[in-house]
Amino acid sequence: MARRSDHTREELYDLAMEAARATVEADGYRALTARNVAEAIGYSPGTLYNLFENLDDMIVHLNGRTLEALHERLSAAARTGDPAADLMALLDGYLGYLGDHPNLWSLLFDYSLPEGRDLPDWYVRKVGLVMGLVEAALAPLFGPGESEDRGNAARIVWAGLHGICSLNDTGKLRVVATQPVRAMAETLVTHFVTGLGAVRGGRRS
Amino acid sequence: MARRSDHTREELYDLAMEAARATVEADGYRALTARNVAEAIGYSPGTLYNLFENLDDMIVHLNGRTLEALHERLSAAARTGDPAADLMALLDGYLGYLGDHPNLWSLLFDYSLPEGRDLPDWYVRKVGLVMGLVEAALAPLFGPGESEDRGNAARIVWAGLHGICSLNDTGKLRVVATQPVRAMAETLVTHFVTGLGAVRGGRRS
DNA sequence: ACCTGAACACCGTTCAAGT
DNA sequence: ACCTGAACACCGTTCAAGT
Repeated sequence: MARRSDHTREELYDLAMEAARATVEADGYRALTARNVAEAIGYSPGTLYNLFENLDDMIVHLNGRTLEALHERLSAAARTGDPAADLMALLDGYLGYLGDHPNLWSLLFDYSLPEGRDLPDWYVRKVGLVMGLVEAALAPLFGPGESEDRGNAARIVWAGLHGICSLNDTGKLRVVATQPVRAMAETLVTHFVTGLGAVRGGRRS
Repeated sequence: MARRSDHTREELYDLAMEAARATVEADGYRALTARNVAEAIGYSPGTLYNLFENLDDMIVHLNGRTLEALHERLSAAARTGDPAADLMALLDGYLGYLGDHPNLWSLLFDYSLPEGRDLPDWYVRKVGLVMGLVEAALAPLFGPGESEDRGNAARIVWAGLHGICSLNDTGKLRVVATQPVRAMAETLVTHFVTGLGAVRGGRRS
């Protein structure tokens, strides 16, 4: 019944996040309950409610960590200066992460906040870091004063690639026989870069 | 207590589907519970379990109906014979449906079956119907013996467009300022069609 | 100040019992 | 054959009571 100084608030937060991650990874997002996490860290469910606003908030924090892990993995992708090749390197990182952590990936992208709630600013900033890597891959195609165009192009191709992976993963793309997801992604990337080059070549001339 | 011959099995199925649809539409997918649906149709929760295997199965059936409604809406899109224009018409239908039925759309795409379970064949076939509309829009770019290439291209562009709408809707694309979703989609479509034309023009010559 | 544990209002699912 | 309603094993969340 009482105060326990076993752990600081920060330690407790880390314990909870790590327990949540392990639970999702092992048993899927349906197993992510306040009671499961509380038991795993040896505290009562109520304790989680002075670390997180509620379970949705806990999930957003966990997804924030997943986003960081994804960013770290994508940061390791090789950069050659060729936009299409660099995009494919990012895609391979993305697919690698998805293959290694399917349940975390599923929670990251399939989970959506209830109706009115928006993602917090710190979360949007983490998304921006990932998007920055895509922008860097596209950079050779844009001039120094065209950061807005570059940003939009990055969002479009990132969302497109994500759509292919997402629909494929949930089986919503598998109509009769299908190309492997990597081949579809490669087609999207090459055509997008070609189209981008055509428009931008014309604009420059 | 007893058998009630108030409704046939088919009527009961329709009642349940309609109640489920109305619940999701009004209060979001989190309100879709067996007890809510049962109460809405005036039966006990147990009755739902001889119509559906479980709640996941009920959701898949509801999503099947949503897919049909989406297909109907997209079928009404104008066809001009210009691939990019026809793709944009399909996109406008898609965005229109999303705007009118955000909660059904969210259940259709954000919901994923638990780990091992696959979508049933009849559901995959409904996905195929929608994909057929995308294939038809792309048809002018392909010869009669190239249905496999056409099918792959359709899946890629459909998934790409979906990715843009999906990430945009859940706020996972909104980094600082962003183009409206329709403009991003248009860029994807035009670049994809340009790239497709470049490759295929080369192949034909 | 922090944590507990019981409580409240819910869940999905099953199944003996009834007609 | 179908439907009920109670039961089981869970949920998220709150909060008085304890240290």
